[in-house]
Amino acid sequence: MVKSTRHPALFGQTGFLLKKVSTASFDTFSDITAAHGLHPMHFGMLLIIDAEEPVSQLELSRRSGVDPSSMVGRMDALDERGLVVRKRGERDRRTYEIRLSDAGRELLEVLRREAEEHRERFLAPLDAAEQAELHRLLLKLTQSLEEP
Amino acid sequence: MVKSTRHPALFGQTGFLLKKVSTASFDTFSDITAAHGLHPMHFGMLLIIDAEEPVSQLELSRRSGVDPSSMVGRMDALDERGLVVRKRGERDRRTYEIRLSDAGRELLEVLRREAEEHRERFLAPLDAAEQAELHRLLLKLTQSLEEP
DNA sequence: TATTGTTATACTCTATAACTATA
DNA sequence: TATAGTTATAGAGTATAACAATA
Repeated sequence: MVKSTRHPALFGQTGFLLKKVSTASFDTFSDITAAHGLHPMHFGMLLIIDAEEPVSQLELSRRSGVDPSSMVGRMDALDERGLVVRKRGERDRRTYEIRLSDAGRELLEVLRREAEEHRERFLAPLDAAEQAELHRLLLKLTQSLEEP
Repeated sequence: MVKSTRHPALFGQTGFLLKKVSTASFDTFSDITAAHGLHPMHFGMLLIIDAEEPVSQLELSRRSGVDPSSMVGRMDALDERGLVVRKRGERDRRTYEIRLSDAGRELLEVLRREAEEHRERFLAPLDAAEQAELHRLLLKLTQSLEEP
């Protein structure tokens, strides 16, 4: 990929800036998760499982925005690595009850720390107040997207 | 794609918010350019050509971040639609001198207006000061990414 | 019949490498 | 030899549709 680009003609377009900044953040964070053999979305899955366990695969798919058919492979990776425990639902044997394993909980803490370090590094050009304001504005937009 | 997701566990991660907002903005803007039979990046290409014509294909590739091999197809689309004029460079016949055609200039004005409308709609949850601040913060990050 | 999870597959996007024509 | 542009192709990512097991 062409990493360095110069396109001042696009700097007036908020949408282009959004995409450029988002892609750069995603790509550098990918390197971090790849060092653990994982995809950035695995970090999101671990966060959601931690917050809501036990959770079914379909529920996790809905919460993370990952398509159910794609969720299978992602979850398999977590399972094979021993980061989650999959147990068939007792009341409904079609579903899984997914929980973090001890190893999953440990890796999640490592990833949380590395994600925070990545955030600090990536947002370093902004001072603390600006970083907080950026987060607040993005959260406001995200929440308005979530509204029905 | 799963359009609606609920993942409060991810709301603390600036990177996830960035990606979510960026993707939503890109997808909705794609609908606008698709109505003209174009890709969002075509709008970026037209903006850069307008600002810097005549420009070579490789120069445009560097400025827009589109890979040279991918640039071919994108440029072909603009050419077939009669939106640009491609002329072989006089001093170096390997290169093209790419300029906007009159039709290209007209469509660019339409797209500028539609992009501005899209921006206003998308950022509507923020007040004017917040919209300006978001742009400023993203620009600051972008410019720091561009630095060597 | 409907739903959870799975598989197979197709489609998009993009990058890599090999090629041509010019320099 | 090197560079601008082109083509063919391979890889990653993701969605669609059909299926098995269970409800």
